[in-house]
Amino acid sequence: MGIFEKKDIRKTAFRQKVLDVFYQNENSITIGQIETAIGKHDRITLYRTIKTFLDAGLIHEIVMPGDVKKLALCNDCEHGPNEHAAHHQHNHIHFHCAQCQEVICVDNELPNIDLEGYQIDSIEIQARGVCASCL
Amino acid sequence: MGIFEKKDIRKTAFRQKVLDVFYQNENSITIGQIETAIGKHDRITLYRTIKTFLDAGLIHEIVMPGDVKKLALCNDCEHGPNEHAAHHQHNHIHFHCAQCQEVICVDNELPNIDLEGYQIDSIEIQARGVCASCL
DNA sequence: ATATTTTTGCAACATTGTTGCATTTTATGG
DNA sequence: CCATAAAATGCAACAATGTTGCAAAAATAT
Repeated sequence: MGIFEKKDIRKTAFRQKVLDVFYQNENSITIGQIETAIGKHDRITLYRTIKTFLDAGLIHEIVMPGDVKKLALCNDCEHGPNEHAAHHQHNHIHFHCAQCQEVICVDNELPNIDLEGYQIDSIEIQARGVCASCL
Repeated sequence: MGIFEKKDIRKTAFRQKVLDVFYQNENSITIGQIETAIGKHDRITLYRTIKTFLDAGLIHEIVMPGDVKKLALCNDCEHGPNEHAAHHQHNHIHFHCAQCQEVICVDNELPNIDLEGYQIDSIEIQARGVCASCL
């Protein structure tokens, strides 16, 4: 059973191409990287494809401090099929390496955070530093 | 001694107006809110003013999941004058209230996070839920 | 194979942000 | 206070990123 069937997304040549770019990159990628990789395809279609993937929970969006925006495959994310990407729960920390500039999803137990008087539904953590490969 | 002198930023009518918008809003605001508040001023100047404020450490930028981008005054941030906004250290958590949609800087001790093999220089935490006022 | 639904591509547009340059404003120093 | 230097402003033009409506094409279902 392929990823398309599992997530109820139609399998098209274009979408397979986009998905391949994700598989070919270990860490998260930018929309620009996808555009370069798939060649002279229509930008609109790509944006819609990404939205479809996001809605299906196939990928997730990472917004790092400094307006670094990336996309990454969801491997271990807890999500239902209709959950909006913005409220998507991750069991990992998004790590931005200052050296190789990669944004990496590091599997890690999220710390328990309690804010007096606040009801916390989800938490996102972004870290910056030097990644394991660059150290 | 005013905030301009302290941060070595020139005091102009325009900048005072922009700063007032920050003071008039308890929590973080969007560039759009500032544009509306200050009236028909030049957008370019506003962008440059914001950049100046960011560089001076007067305000900081908050990027929340779902492309919510906000600006907030820095009250308790640890930063030097030349430190870039992206690497700005906060002692608070950015909290997005799902009800009032405000993005609030909640003063809180940041949890100690240790990632095996990674060198962590800074951490940003975003939480989502219901804020104290809305509960 | 045909009908239905979804995806794609095009054109046009909207938003957000940037750069260069001339002008104005603010601060500085006699 | 006036001249000068430095910085901020406003304009025009541009660039990047993302969206909408609609017709054509492709994929799925009958």
